[in-house]
Amino acid sequence: MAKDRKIDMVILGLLSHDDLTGYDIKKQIDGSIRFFWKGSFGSIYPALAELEKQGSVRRLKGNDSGGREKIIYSITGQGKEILRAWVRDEKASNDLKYETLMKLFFGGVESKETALRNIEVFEEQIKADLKVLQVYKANIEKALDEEDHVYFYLTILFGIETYEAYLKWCNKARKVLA
Amino acid sequence: MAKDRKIDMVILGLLSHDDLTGYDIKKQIDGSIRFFWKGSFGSIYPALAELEKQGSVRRLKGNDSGGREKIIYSITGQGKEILRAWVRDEKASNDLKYETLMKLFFGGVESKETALRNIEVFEEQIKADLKVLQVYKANIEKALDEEDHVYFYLTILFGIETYEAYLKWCNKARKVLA
DNA sequence: ATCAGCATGTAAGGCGTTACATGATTCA
DNA sequence: TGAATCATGTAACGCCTTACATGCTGAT
Repeated sequence: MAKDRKIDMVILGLLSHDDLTGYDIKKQIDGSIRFFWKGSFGSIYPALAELEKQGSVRRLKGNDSGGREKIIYSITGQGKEILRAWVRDEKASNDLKYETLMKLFFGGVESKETALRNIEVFEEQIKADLKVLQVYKANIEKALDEEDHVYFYLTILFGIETYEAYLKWCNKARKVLA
Repeated sequence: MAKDRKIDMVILGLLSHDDLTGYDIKKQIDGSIRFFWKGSFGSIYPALAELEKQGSVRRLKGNDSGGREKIIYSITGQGKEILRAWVRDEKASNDLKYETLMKLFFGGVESKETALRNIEVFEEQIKADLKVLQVYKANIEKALDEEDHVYFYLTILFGIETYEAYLKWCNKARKVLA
């Protein structure tokens, strides 16, 4: 019930590094953030508006180069404090919604072939994502000296570690089903 | 927009094995299902009511042994068909919401000690869950001959594989931060 | 006697998605 | 000229959580 919108923290976190537009924020979420959080325009713009009302972010004069309106947001001191307080708070909910696993868990109602196909679809997606993560990793390792990059690096490592575990599991699963 | 309530599939899936009450369903979700899906009473009871209206589940006479009302639900032929169609459908959304990772990703705004503490909290939770999974695994290996148990077994293996990867990552992360 | 667990359900309200509406710029 | 991308925002609607309301049974 208490306001607990995590998208606010994603936005504040991104703005703690750079001034950004809502559109920029969306792009970053679809990039490296997407491995542990998601967000649509329909959640980003309203959140941005409310954060501004609260005084956690402020508008910089937009409309420099061509294009349309374009509103560049910047984090305020209050916004930084809210972000820090959230990072310090040990409570964290790690919610997984694995529809693939669920389909497998209840796979008994269908055929073995269907189960194998579901594993295959999952595996293809993971392989594609793993490639992306490995590119991120190679790029970041060239700039690891910069303080903030360490944290980004750790999340990449997390993704790689878990995705490799998924692939190992896909192989095991195939053997068990055979 | 189109009705897409996955909790319906959890319920139908569980009922495809046994007749259950809403309370029983909740217990099972909090048990082995919780590693890939969650659900509260506030979502289970209304879903059950709607599934009944649609003809996917039906009420068995309740109130056998003492206790209160107690409504036992059973899956219908139509419910089984809906469940099978969903299992066959290759589309699956695997949505992760890792607040721990997000806190780490934006950890640069706080101290290294805070980041390490967040990793520690995560690790403790994973270790506890891993123990539970290993108990499940030992139990299921005694009854692997039964057809449906194979699918359950695979989800347990998935949990163990990924949780071990998380623990490996925790150790790596500590080294990187040191 | 009291507390935990069994058991069902509703109400309020937050969160988020999808689809829609609008319009400019850049590049082939 | 037309498509893709940049860019912001709203409206409808669905889904879910939390808190509340109610009441029985069995164990300590």
